[in-house]
Amino acid sequence: MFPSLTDQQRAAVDHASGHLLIVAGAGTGKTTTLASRLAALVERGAAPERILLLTFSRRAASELLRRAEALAGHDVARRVWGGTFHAVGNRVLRRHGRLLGLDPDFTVLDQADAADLLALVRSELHAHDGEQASDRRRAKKDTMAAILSRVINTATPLSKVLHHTFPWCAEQQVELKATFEAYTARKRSTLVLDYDDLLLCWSALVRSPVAAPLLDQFDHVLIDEYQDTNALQAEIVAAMAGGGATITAVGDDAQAIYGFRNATPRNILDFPERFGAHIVVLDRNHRSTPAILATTNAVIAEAEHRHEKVLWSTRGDGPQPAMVLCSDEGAQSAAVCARVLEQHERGVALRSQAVLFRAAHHSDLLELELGARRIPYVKFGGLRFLEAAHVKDLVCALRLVINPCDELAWFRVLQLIDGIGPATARKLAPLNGAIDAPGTDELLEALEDARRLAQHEGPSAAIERLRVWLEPIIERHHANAAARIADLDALCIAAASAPSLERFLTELVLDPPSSTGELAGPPHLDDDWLTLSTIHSAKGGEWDAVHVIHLADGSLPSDMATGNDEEIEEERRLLYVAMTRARDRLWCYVPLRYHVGLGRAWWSDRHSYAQRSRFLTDAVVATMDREGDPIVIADPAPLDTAPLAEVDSMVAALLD
DNA sequence: GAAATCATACTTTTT
DNA sequence: GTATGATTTC
Repeated sequence: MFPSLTDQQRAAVDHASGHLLIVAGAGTGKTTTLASRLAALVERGAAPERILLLTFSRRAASELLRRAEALAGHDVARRVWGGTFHAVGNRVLRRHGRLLGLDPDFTVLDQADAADLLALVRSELHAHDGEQASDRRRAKKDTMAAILSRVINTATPLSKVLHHTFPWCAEQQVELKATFEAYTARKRSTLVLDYDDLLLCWSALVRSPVAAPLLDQFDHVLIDEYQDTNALQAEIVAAMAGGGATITAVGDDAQAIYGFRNATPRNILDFPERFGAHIVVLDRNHRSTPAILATTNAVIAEAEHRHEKVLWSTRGDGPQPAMVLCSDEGAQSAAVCARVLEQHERGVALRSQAVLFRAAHHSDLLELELGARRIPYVKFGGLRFLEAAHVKDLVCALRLVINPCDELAWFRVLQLIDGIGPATARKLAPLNGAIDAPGTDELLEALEDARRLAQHEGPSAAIERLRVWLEPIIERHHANAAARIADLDALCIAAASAPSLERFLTELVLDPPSSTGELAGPPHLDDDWLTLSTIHSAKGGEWDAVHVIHLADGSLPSDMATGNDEEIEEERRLLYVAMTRARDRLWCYVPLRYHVGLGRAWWSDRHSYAQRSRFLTDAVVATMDREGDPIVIADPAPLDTAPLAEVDSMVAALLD
């Protein structure tokens, strides 16, 4: 079995007793190894339904299971438990939450919902005080959510988190504590869980004495991307290990890029000692050419703290990566298109190429250019769909169909009605639908119909009914109503294949559509399209040709993430992850001038001069070719005439 | 007193 | 294009 494995990989696959840590550098065949190990475990007698596979995204889980299926057969892959920590937590809690006193029909809040609920309970606390001190000095709701999430995911007391990470909020500690307590109580009374609750309750469950039989549920736990797990997740893993499960963790500290989500590399560094685990290191890179590896090794060599690990290519020679200087962002877009098409003509399909960038909006201009040249593409990353106001409105209405106690959903939906604002909505929301206020009849009727339709005709029919209610409201509220209503139709279509409304909603929150248009289903599988992706969403992917754009200070590293050395190091690893996606060709684009500013008025012709990304040091650039525009743009020369004065004198002349 | 409307500011990455 | 704050309207 598994004839194609290397000795390193085979050691990881065959490891038989005790916990195992696989330190797998980029492109070293991690997925192959993990899938083979899964198949080998089954072959050696493990029951598939007693294997748990924890991955970082749904996509990673299904890819892994697909590979395992090829080795071990369909029946095995179908029975294995797989998904993200949050998705598995959800599943475990629906099934066994009663042991904790948790009603299994809870609703899951996303991050924005959690922030909204925090804002709501805080405003209530102040209404009681009668104290209307300005909100100006208070933490924003998103900040509150971030603080609480950090407290929970790192298991660190509030005072420490404030002092360390949010010092400007430290003086609000008392108020924050009260808000967080009220928030927790409100979540319980309205039957909702936020993302962190899924982990927290799962962790409580596996550690609780009442759940002893549950601990026996898994014999093997396989965890991918272990460098991106947090302290709370490590606690869950430890509890399962204590219950008798054997843990296999796979990861690479050089690719840790989720510190902002409270992941900590300590998990992977401490794993061997904490679990008494055997370690296997994979450092043979089967993905990239030696020339590309020389560049990526040079990038990561400059990282401050890291585990020395130099990757060796097993492949033959290839062309050097290139740094492409572009006079501005428009030139960058043109340069990308030109190289994409050139590769295409040489037989590299669009699907074998990707454009990667730090922030979702970095591809805006490029997308225009691709559209103009009729190059099809699919974009991954950026979460706009579920965040759009009209989509949230519909989703909240759907939540009410399932959980009439969901106060936050009432609060939001009621405000859509003419004449109802925050104050009235707050009064009505806790009544769970026993509402008798002017204008609410149509809403209640729609909800009642939807509830019946959901039971008898399925989720699509229920969504359709609420869409009918929502449509005139959207038309009144927004200028571009047609496009927004089309989004609701997409939801409707996507729900058609869902087994129930509950499942549809939960999966929407736990696994939101990752590409634009994913909801409508994969358009035409045989069509060829270019991949555009944020670097975060590109994790685990690989392409023959990779184009990394916006390699300028301020974009990568993002100037939102240069507050301390740790953040900057994470940005460096982000570049490393992006570059190591490439198999044969790698281009790094550096726009020297770009438009800055906010709002549309600025967008027209303000610009500023960019510095090449600080991570493209001389040592790195020495491993690369140079392409593109060699011109170094100096500061703009002052004009010798003053056009503005000419305009003024022209106007003055007309006024005579 | 509450809702609607207008004005202004900011926009990282994601379960 | 959204989120928040100030102002006007009901």
